[in-house]
Amino acid sequence: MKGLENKNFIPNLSFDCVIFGFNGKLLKILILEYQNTGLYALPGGFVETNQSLDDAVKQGVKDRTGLDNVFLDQFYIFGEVDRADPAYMKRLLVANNDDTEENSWMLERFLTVGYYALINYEEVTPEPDHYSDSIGWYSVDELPQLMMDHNKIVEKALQVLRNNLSEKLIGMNLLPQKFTMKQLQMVFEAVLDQKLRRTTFQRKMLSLDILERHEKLFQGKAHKAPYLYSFK
Amino acid sequence: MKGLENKNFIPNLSFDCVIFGFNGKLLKILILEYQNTGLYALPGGFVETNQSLDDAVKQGVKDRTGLDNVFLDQFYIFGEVDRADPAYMKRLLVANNDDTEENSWMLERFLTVGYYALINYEEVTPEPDHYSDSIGWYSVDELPQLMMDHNKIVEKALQVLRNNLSEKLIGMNLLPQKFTMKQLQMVFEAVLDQKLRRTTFQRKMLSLDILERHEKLFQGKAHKAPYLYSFK
DNA sequence: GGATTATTGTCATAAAAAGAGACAATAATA
DNA sequence: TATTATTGTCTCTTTTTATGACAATAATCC
Repeated sequence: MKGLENKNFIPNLSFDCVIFGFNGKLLKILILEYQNTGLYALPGGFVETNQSLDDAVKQGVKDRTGLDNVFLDQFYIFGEVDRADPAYMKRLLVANNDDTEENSWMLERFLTVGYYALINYEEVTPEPDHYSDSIGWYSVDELPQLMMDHNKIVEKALQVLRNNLSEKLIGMNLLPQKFTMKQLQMVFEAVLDQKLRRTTFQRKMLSLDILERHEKLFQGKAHKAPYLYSFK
Repeated sequence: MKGLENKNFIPNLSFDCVIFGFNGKLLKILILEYQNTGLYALPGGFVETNQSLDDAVKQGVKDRTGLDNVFLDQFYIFGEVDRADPAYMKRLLVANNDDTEENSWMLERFLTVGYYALINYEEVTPEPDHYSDSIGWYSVDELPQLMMDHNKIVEKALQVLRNNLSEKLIGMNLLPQKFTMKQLQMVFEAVLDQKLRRTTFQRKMLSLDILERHEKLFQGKAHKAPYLYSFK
């Protein structure tokens, strides 16, 4: 595969990245579609022998999606023996005319490290790399069938996101710099997949002392204008 | 090294296990001392090519400590390029007269998956394997200097334990089947490294509806006898 | 055996947080 | 200027947590 030549990779180890974005209403995930295969997958890659895992993921995400400087965190390593059927990789190689001896290492068993990313939906335009037909946002509850165990990986990422994430992290990374209280609430509702009470939520957020209040936002709608906030 | 011959391992990948126990007062960790080296380390090992990661760790923990059937959970993969100086491994091989060509794969870079275990201090007697002089419990705040980045690994395990662990998990695995409310509180205080209020703690635990009350425990001391509890 | 002692289980009250609704302020529209 | 829906804040209620009090009690000490 183009881009993979002349590189030494740690064998049997890959990473896959669940990139979350928020479109204002729904929690979304970035999915790649591979050329001539109809296969959908999470953006992932391999680790060079002289590269730290975190750096490999950062670089890989940039190469495959065009996104730079995203917040990344690992959440699990998937180590089942048969978690990823090599037949999938075979199809990818064949579709790219890369089904050569020198690429046969890709057909072995792989353990994969799961990372998730939180990005601001509005500020970026993902660009597919040359292996992929397209890259697109999919709602977490309307994902296509993904190859290998990628659906499972997404499930686990969601679990972690719901359990372990602080208020600040979610908001900081999924929203623009300045946002309204309503937007903040909607991010939480999308992540937690449950409705929250407006007044309670607002009181809670303000009491946490992590927000800074700015000018009002005039939306051109027939209502009272909300304040804009940012994280301190 | 004995036990490692004739096995195919996933290259460049290891695991290390932080095994927590509770002696009634302090949170402890199991540490191995390698023969003729003075090196202290976490019990760890490698993953066979046809073995799931979880199984490898389960088996490895059993082989190296004699402990079977322990609660295990992965918490992080450490992927820095220079996290583990191969000089340590060299010393271990030399000390065991295993410094051969066929073992040279152990001198490469390794990424390591961190697992933690919670075990009942009283019910087990760890036994060191043949590479190790001894295996012993060390208080988390009185650890010796460990080889490679193992002190860091312990730190991270503690963080995770403090943040992500449910009431039930801590108690179930670090205490005997039946225990008093006081014991339960002391486990929590040891893990969280902070004092808790007795009445609040008791009310909270009882309200969670995860405890079953049994007969009283007569300790032969001049006080009211506490009830014994177990997890439902 | 009766007084003593320290610990345990539970209750009482106070303080803090969350739930649920009311309402006035207000930006644009008609 | 009246209308409309949203926002920020306030009130009252309910629930949860904090803090202290207290009686019950198992063993010890005279």
